[in-house]
Amino acid sequence: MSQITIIELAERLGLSKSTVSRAFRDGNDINPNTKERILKMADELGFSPNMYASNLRANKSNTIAIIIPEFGNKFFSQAIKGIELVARSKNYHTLIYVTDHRVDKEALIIRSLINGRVDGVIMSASGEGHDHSHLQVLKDNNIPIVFFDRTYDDVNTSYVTGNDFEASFAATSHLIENDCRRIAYLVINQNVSIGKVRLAGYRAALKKYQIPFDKNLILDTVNESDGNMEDIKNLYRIQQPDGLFASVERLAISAMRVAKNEGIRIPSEMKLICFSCLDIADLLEPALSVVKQPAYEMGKMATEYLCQLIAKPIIFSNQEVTYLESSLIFQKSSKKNH
Amino acid sequence: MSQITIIELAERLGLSKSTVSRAFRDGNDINPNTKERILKMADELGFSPNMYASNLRANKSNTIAIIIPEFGNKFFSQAIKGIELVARSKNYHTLIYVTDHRVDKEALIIRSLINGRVDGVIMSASGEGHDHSHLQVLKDNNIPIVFFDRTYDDVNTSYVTGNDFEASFAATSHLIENDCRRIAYLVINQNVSIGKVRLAGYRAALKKYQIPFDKNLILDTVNESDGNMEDIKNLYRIQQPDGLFASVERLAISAMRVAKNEGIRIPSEMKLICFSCLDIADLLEPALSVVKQPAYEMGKMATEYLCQLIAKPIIFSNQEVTYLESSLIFQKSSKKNH
DNA sequence: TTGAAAGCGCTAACAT
DNA sequence: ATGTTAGCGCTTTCAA
Repeated sequence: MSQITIIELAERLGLSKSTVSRAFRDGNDINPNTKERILKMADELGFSPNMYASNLRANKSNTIAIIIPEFGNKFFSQAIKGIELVARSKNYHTLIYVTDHRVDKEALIIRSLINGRVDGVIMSASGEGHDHSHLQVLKDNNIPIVFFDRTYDDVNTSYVTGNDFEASFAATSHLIENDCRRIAYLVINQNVSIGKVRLAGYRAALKKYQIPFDKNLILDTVNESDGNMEDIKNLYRIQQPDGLFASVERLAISAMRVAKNEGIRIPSEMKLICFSCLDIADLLEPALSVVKQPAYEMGKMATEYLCQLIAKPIIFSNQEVTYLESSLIFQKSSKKNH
Repeated sequence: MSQITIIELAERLGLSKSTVSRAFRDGNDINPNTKERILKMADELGFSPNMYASNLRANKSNTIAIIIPEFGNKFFSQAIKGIELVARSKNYHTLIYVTDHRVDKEALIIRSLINGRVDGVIMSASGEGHDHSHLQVLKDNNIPIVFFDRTYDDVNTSYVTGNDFEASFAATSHLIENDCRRIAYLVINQNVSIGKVRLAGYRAALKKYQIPFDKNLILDTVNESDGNMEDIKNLYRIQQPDGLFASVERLAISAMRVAKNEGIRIPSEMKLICFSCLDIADLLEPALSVVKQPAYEMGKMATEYLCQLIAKPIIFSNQEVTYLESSLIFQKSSKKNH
């Protein structure tokens, strides 16, 4: 195939390349007939303008990046679905990157996005580390970023997240109301973002019901299922919790496996609830109680917001935070009298 | 922020822009010391070369596109994970597009990818339609494409898929060996790609066991859970199958919900097995028997292969098909004596 | 090893 | 409404 350009088109039609160029823009500075002729010819030849040349001129890419820590669960797939949908509807292309929860990968990825590759970034933080200065290059290059779900406290960017404090409070209260007194909180990183907020909600509920906080019931464990199952098993043996509140789905799944292996009956011996977007929680045994975040909405909203930031000529926006309400779905796993 | 370019770097260092440019390429036509000086300065200034200018010159994008029909299940998230991993390791960026199972969206997306936006495409077919000439533009523009899992019969491109015929055969045989005689086959589109091959495996197994094929037991249903649950309910009422073989996970989930609603006991009254990459099939009630495709491997392999095609100067490759073996995991849902 | 200069394909200001 | 022209930022011969 011969590289076909507007020049070639122009020659074939006896026009100048500027006229041909105009045919592909929106302006009304071209004769509709001419435009039609050009587009027809372009279609026949399977031509469309080279985007690198356009982007080089226009200094914009019509591309955004999604950066997420993992692909493991429905939350992220739903969120991406929302992002992709809105992005496409606004004619943006969507790059995707996975950090594997590692802040060094995150930094590398972000470094690779400047130089005009993207007009904006939507990210859910890796959740690692305390130095997040790698985000500065985005600011330096005037590339807006919007976080969703997981943010960093030390950076001052806008984000869209769930009402995690209230949801955690409600979930923990629910366990207490179902007779739990020794509720363990399972978390991947209690000092960062969601782990932290959800812990606060948990503690607030304990306080309300005048149940003393026991730090031995906080299990700050790892991301791999082998490791966290071991940790959960030990927690159970040593602390004998009567309730488990998992801040992420994976930990609840591990807990269910541990319960199965160890013959712990849920909910009679131990109740369980977790943050999760699992759509088949009702088909599990026992049916799993969940705090379900509006992942799809979250993705859509973050993208809408990002597009606004991109559109603004200068980004001097303050940190704007949007909270979307999660729904609590109580099922067998957390209810007494089962 | 001031747009910083190689020219600015060059001025600051008292060099020419060509020299600076060379510092960012691999060639050995530059003094290592000079190179180091340049890179150091670049790092301080947070500069890296504008990719649109580079790409415009080099006529390559270092970007590939993933096109998938949906985000709904673990299969695709695992596959994407594999794709992203390999792509990143080879310094490719990854665009993602969702077709919603619609061939018209697919065509639109593909149209938007020529003009150099991508160097190659990895796709799982929408599964719709009979005219797939929209793929021709990729060939015309010399953009290689590799399919995974779902392909089109009428296009002659390479793909990576599971050993679906054998796996279907084995799954169906398993049901028969567990005393099923009226096995229904649930499918979204029996005439396309995976639906077709899996049907063939099912029929072959029936034949082996001399069970007559009954077309009333083939349920070709829709993608939405409301619709297919209704269809499955009717199928059960009218045909009274004693086994269900679902060609995709979603249909098995719907079947489980129907069974729950209608009080049909699985597996005693009806057995169930399906294609699925669900990682918590063992926690369902009943534990779900699955044919598990190596989604992650499939994504990795497809990407490896695509990169080979991209590297080749001229693409005259024949259709190469790679089959990856699925694993059959038999659990409670399909076993007799439960 | 470095520099000068042409040009990748397109857009937009300006001229007609 | 159309054409002319000057770059966008970079790479890459070619010459020094």
